[in-house]
Amino acid sequence: MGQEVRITDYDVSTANHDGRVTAWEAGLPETADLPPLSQILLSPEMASAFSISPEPHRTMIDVDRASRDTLSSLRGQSESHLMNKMNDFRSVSDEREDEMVVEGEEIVDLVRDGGDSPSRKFRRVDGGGGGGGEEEAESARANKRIRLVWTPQLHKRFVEVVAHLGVKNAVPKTIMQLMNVEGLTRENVASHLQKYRLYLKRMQGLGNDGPSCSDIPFASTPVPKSDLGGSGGGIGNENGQVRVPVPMPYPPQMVPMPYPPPQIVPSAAAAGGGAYHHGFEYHSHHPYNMMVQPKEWSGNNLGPVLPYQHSTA
DNA sequence: GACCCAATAT
DNA sequence: CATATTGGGT
Repeated sequence: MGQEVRITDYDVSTANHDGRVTAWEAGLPETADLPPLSQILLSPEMASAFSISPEPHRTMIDVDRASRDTLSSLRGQSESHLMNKMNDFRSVSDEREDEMVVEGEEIVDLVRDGGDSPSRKFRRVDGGGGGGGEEEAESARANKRIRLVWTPQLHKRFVEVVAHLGVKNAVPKTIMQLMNVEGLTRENVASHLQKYRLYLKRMQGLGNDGPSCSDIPFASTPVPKSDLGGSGGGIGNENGQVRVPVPMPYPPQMVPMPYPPPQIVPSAAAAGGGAYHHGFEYHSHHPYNMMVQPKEWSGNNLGPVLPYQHSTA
């Protein structure tokens, strides 16, 4: 896990009937020498400190299945998506439990990098019982407009990207691209950007500290407790909310970006380092993902997860 | 078509 | 309130 697999020359034909590629096992320690799969290598404290979501326990079955999947995808018309993974720097963050949650019956599952349809970010999840069904026809466009929630993490990425692009380049499209968040649309960014700009403007205009205490930064804002306990693989929680993957390669300084950011606004630019700006205030909470809510989410205050909040007041 | 902005809808 | 959508204009 957590290993980046480079696809090089290997002979798939060396795989035996068991679906195992013996060549890959050469030189590896015997299973007996390895700690049990279920053993936790990372302390909870450490994990939370680095925002690492614990992996569900894996069993040999899982390993086997993964192995099989890998093989079959290698043999199949895969090549293409594997290449994508390689070209994309985001690959490193794999192993994270990225998923996106969406409206009641729609959705999601993103990721799991292991290997399957990278194209369909959204998958239909069937509640239950019904009968039978034809879900392929709709799966194609199973994308219902989703309401994106700008979590602190997402917003942070946003701010970083905006800060790292000059004012000049900070336009929705490029921001969106640099953020590199699956499922994020230009519209999402545009909308957020609009608000962000307003916020910035409103900030500059006012000399300063109007409303007393707008920042309660995140001094002691540990990491939320995402629902790990029981999620054995379940997707959304009872609430019907979903998470979206937020591949976070690194601060947006990875791409062809000649020179550092001309900083747009003092406060915002500072964000890159660690100091925080007021502005888009967010009451830090939330793991590394963004949530989505049902569209007709009208008086539903029951969110186990509250997004962050802006506002100066 | 991408962008901006304001207004409006959800 | 936070977002999405729409419409007018560059």
